[in-house]
Amino acid sequence: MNLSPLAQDFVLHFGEMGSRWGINRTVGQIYALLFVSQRPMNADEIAESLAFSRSNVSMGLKELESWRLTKLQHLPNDRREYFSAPDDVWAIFRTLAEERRKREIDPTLSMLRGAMLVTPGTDADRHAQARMKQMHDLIEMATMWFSDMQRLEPATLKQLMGMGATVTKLLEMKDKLKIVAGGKKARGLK
Amino acid sequence: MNLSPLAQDFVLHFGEMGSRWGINRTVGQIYALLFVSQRPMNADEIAESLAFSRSNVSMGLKELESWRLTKLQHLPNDRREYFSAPDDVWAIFRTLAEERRKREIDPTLSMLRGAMLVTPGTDADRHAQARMKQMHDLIEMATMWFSDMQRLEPATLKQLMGMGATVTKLLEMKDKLKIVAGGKKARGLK
DNA sequence: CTAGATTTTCAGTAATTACTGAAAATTCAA
DNA sequence: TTGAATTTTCAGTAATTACTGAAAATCTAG
Repeated sequence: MNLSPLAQDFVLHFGEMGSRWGINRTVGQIYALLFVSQRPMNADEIAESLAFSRSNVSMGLKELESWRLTKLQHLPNDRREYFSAPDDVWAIFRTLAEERRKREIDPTLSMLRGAMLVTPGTDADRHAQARMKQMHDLIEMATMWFSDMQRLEPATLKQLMGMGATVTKLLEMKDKLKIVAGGKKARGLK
Repeated sequence: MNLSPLAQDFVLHFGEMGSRWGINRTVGQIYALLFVSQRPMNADEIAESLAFSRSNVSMGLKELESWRLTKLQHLPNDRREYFSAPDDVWAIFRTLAEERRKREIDPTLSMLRGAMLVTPGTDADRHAQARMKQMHDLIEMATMWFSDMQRLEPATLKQLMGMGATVTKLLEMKDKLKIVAGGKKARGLK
């Protein structure tokens, strides 16, 4: 590795993290390298920097492309392909979330929906089905809400996140306004 | 496997999912089984149901305990340990998130903070450091916000999530109120 | 076209991770 | 205490996943 200690720490750390998240170490390291790199890199440069074989880098880049996490470009008078990570970290995060949803959440939801359609033959199955429904509802709610959030303007999203728990103040405010606006009808409701 | 087709699908699916998330297949299956089970199970029953060796189940349960995902209890006149998954799916999700934070997010943030303290020697390092800062800020914001959300009452959280993107309506409302309340000072601001 | 440059594929091997059975350790009723 | 019941550990092995080099495929300037 001909990397500075700074870059090297980062790359190694993300290799480890990757492997804890079901992404292999090599792929994690390649992406970390692209992420901190000032300029796009070609496969040979990556292989050289990380001391991987050329073919390993090729497979890693293919994997990253399948996650839509890399940008591919060509430099003038150079036939080789150059790879980079998007500039916007939020965009990277969003892509990752979308892709994981497509690969893992959606199939899980569809399995669970399938299970809802079975007529349970036993008490145990009735219970199992009820549990699966709980899980289904949680996952569905979380992902719907997540995709709602993603559709917001980045600025709005940041504002919202910056508020943290104080959003509840807004909720309370809203409820008060409703009660006031509701007049007679609203009175008497607990 | 002496499981009903319903339970079996679920168990196998979560085995696969587990392995995509860095949790081994066995552990995923054990947890799925406990999750749908009507009653707590002892290690032998689990081993029998999933056709794993007793020792494999022991290791899997140990792993799940380290994630704080199981409840352990004893039945009257039975020395064996009985395991179950918590009833509340939200609680399970929360525990999982907390534990992942502790194991993966916190160490990552601390690595990134360390990197911020290095005085960059080269232009490349200056750039790398700037990138790491972007990543640090994103992760920090997301996790702080996430832990804020977790501190809310479950009911409030559900209300908030149920609103989805319409929370922005609240934000707009808030801004309008501010402008009105702000009077002269507020006027003229874009 | 063609030949050099570049990328991809893939069979073989290396490395890692998962799993087992047997033995050790622990627990607890008597 | 003791010993039967139960759980845990761990060395050995099996299964899976990762990585490589060589060869095939693809691409493009001339």
